[in-house]
Amino acid sequence: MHDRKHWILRIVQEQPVGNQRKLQRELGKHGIRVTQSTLSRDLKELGLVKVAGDGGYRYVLPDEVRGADVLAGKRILKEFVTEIDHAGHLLVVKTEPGNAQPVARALDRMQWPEVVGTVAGDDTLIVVLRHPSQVQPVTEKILQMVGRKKIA
Amino acid sequence: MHDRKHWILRIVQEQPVGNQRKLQRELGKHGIRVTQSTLSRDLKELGLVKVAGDGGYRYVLPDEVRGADVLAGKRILKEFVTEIDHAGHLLVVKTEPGNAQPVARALDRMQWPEVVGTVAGDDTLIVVLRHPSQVQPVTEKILQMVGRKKIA
DNA sequence: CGTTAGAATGCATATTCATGCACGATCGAA
DNA sequence: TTCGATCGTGCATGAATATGCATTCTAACG
Repeated sequence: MHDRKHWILRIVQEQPVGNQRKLQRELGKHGIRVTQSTLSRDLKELGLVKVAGDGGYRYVLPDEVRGADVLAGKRILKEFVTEIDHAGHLLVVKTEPGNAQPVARALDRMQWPEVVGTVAGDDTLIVVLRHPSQVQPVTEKILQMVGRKKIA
Repeated sequence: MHDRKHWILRIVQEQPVGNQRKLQRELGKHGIRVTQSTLSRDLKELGLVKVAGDGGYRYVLPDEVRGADVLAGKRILKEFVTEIDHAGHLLVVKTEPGNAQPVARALDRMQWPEVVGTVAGDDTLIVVLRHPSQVQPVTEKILQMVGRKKIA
């Protein structure tokens, strides 16, 4: 039984597993036969969670959860960003009231190299860039994701 | 609709929500009526995941750890700071998710002369220094307190 | 051995979740 | 304004997941 959990962790890390049935099949390839019921309990015990990403879902370890969905991030930007401005090497992004936080998280998750970090208030967030010269490209990149509605 | 997502994030952080039906009811208390279908989609977009804990399940932000205890300043830094970077005369300090606020307070209390002020978001805070030249020494000072764990 | 308490698992099913489809609202372009 | 494209949503329903209960396995003990 320890074996099984061991395999579960391994399989889940090696390939995207979107549901328990698939996990069940994969385990089968290793000669391990179990029912979905047991897997449900195993996953619960292992603390694995199903996260959205790439359109579909996938089970991951809590640690991996971070980078798991750039796509959802894009949607969030599209959803909440209303305006972009800048000053020096800072980008000032305005959002729908109360949503600066999610947008900041979304940007963080993208892990862009030019971005040093973000700080979010209620409807405004500041994106700190490494150099003023990156203001244009990054703004561009964000606008792209937002859908080029030319905002600001 | 933006309102709804805003509330979802808030509700989910304030109390344990184990399933979408409950979330639906909670939203109802705020005058927001939606179907489970929509919530399923919202949760997907917001990147919330259902994790096991306390016997039951609960929706959480992927990186929720939130443990804002009252620790001594130095201890707080040691506890929550994960990374330090800079740009211009700004220091960008990354912390464990949700703990930028306490860290910022801790730094404020230290009343360092080089520090003009701080602004904290969720997991990032910006420390405004008087001069770019103070970036090195201050970073150094913080690293010292944090325990010199390589960090960024 | 036989007995037994507890853990692990399956089975059947209730519960919860995701999504194809359709329709009304919204936004832009002509 | 009118048309077309897109978006947001509910509805209905199939897919996926969780769980109560019964059964089987395991290990410890007399």
